[in-house]
Amino acid sequence: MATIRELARHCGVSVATVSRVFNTPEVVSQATRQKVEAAAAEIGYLPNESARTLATKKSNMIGLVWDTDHRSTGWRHPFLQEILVALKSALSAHGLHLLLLASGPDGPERHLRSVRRHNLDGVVLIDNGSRDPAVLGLADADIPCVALDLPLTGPRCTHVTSDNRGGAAQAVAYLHKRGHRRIATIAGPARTGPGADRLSGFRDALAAHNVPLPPEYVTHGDFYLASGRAAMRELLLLDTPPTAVFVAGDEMAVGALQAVTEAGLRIPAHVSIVGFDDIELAALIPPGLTTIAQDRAGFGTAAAEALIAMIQSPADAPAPPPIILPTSLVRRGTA
Amino acid sequence: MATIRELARHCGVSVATVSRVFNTPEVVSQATRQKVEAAAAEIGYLPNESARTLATKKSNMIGLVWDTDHRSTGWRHPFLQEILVALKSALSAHGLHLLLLASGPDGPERHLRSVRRHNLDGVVLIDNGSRDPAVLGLADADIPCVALDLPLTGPRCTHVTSDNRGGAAQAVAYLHKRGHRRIATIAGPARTGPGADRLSGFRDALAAHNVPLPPEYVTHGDFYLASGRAAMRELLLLDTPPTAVFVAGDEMAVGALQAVTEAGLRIPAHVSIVGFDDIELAALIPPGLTTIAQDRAGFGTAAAEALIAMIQSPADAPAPPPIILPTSLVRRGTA
DNA sequence: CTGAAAGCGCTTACAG
DNA sequence: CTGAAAGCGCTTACAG
Repeated sequence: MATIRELARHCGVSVATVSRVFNTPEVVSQATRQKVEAAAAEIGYLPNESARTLATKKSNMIGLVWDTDHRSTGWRHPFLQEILVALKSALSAHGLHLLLLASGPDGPERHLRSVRRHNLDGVVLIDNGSRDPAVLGLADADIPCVALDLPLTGPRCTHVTSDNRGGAAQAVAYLHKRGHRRIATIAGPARTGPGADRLSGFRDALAAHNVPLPPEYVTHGDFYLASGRAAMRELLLLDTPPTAVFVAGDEMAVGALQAVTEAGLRIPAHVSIVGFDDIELAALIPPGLTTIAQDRAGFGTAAAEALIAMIQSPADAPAPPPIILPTSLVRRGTA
Repeated sequence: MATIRELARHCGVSVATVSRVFNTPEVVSQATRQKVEAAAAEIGYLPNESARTLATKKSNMIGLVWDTDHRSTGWRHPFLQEILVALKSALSAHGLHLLLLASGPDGPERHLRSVRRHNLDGVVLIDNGSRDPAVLGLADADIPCVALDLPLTGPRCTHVTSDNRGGAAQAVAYLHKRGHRRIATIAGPARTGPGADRLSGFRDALAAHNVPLPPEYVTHGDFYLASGRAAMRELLLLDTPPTAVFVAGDEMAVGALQAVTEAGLRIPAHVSIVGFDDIELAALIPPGLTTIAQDRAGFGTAAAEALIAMIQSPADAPAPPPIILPTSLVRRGTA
């Protein structure tokens, strides 16, 4: 591995000059710039990032905090892969790499420690549905940070999420228009932003349409399939079962669908279902799940943009406002 | 951020001693070790990773080469998320982080350059189905490298893949036992390891069972749903259509299933289907897809182990042999 | 068991 | 526009 010193000697300039052609090429004369660039290509010089980071305190790396243990935390993000893809390409455009933080020893400082040790330029948090103090602590720190589906804000922290309330309202409006007046819901965990917001959006929309909501029409699941199935079973057992159900997540909606079928009922003849997320399965499972689609790639690109904006702003500039992505209703067979 | 110098002064020892308590605690006396550790905790000292990497040439980071642009390359790995999870936790146990390599300027040296610049300790390659020279070049380099579902080997390079031939044989054996003698296949792209191996395993197993394989019983898809549907349509149009089809990927199998239904035929009454992968959808799509399951988490843990073994071995030690993960047949409704 | 010193490969005021 | 020099925060022979 050639070093900057060797390259400098190779073309008879100082290391400072070589450094400049890579960092501030505009300040060096065209002639020497070309000379250095040619020599660099010839001997295969590559700047050492550790040395650069040490000198500049900027690593060009963004930390990704994503708790992999979704079995214990009870929620796996439905679009992780797509978010990763979008995030990665948006960050690439600015020369930023993504570092998956290995969970070291526990403690509320856990993630912040990684940030400091690696001089990370920023971090993105993906909600895992738990109230992890190590995650919450990042929001108060001085490092640019954007949370996904977690309503965090802080001096240099913002978040991006779908318009969960609006999406729920879209579902209600649609069902109402189709004539439904007995509309129940299977909500997500109240401790998650999406869970809470979809439920309150649902409530408000019903009220706006003057549709009453009996307490027993509000059931809860954990975003996983089995919980949707169980909740739907309960709903079907009511004295006055609903004619339509807004399910706050597609996986639960598929479970709900199974419960309906198992009860010998038909969809949408006996009960209509509208889900949320538009996961891949939604289009494939018969008769096709009508659902509220989220802007999956939008999560990644919006997060990257917010992050980059903060990184390029002075440390005392206010954080960008939360980004709320629009949702859209996708009509299929269940409603 | 406290530095090692401040910490040293704080407890009246040299920086060398402080360094030792963090790197080779066994060589420092118990008394000074405790003194240093206490002081470190008190002032919140964290070693700077860039400085360590600069000094040691080891970054404790593993690069992940994963081409996100699967639209252009024609294959997205069915288990990426699970592989990531398993990889991340296995690496965490050894204090290794995972760096998603941002694709910089093109060229066959692309990835190798990132490896050098960041002093990566190793890299894992996830096949994207393309014959990218930048990927292939890594195998010949001197850096520990393990490829997933890509039959790469090299001085310090090995790979992990499922027993694709064996899995195909399991499918054939099962169908044969159920009485099928007209067995067709929808193969994956021949340029991918899994595509090629599942097809040759299928061929060999049929031969071993003395079941003839008419050329028109071999169709090809690209692992995506639509191609499976198209291929199945062709098969159903044959003069002597197969009674069973081995589909080399579950997504294609779902497409095949749709084609059968659209043709007004029933599964498995008219045609049986066995897929490969056991994706989540397999269990959910009626009547349940019978398929060959892969050891998803095994990919990640095996890759991590192989990598760590190489990292801990001298550079001239031979690379570990390829790791072939066993598959298993999951019976559901389609066969 | 511990310290002084050189070195890892860069960047960046400061002069010129 | 360019160079000499200090500094970024560690590690690791080498002495003692």
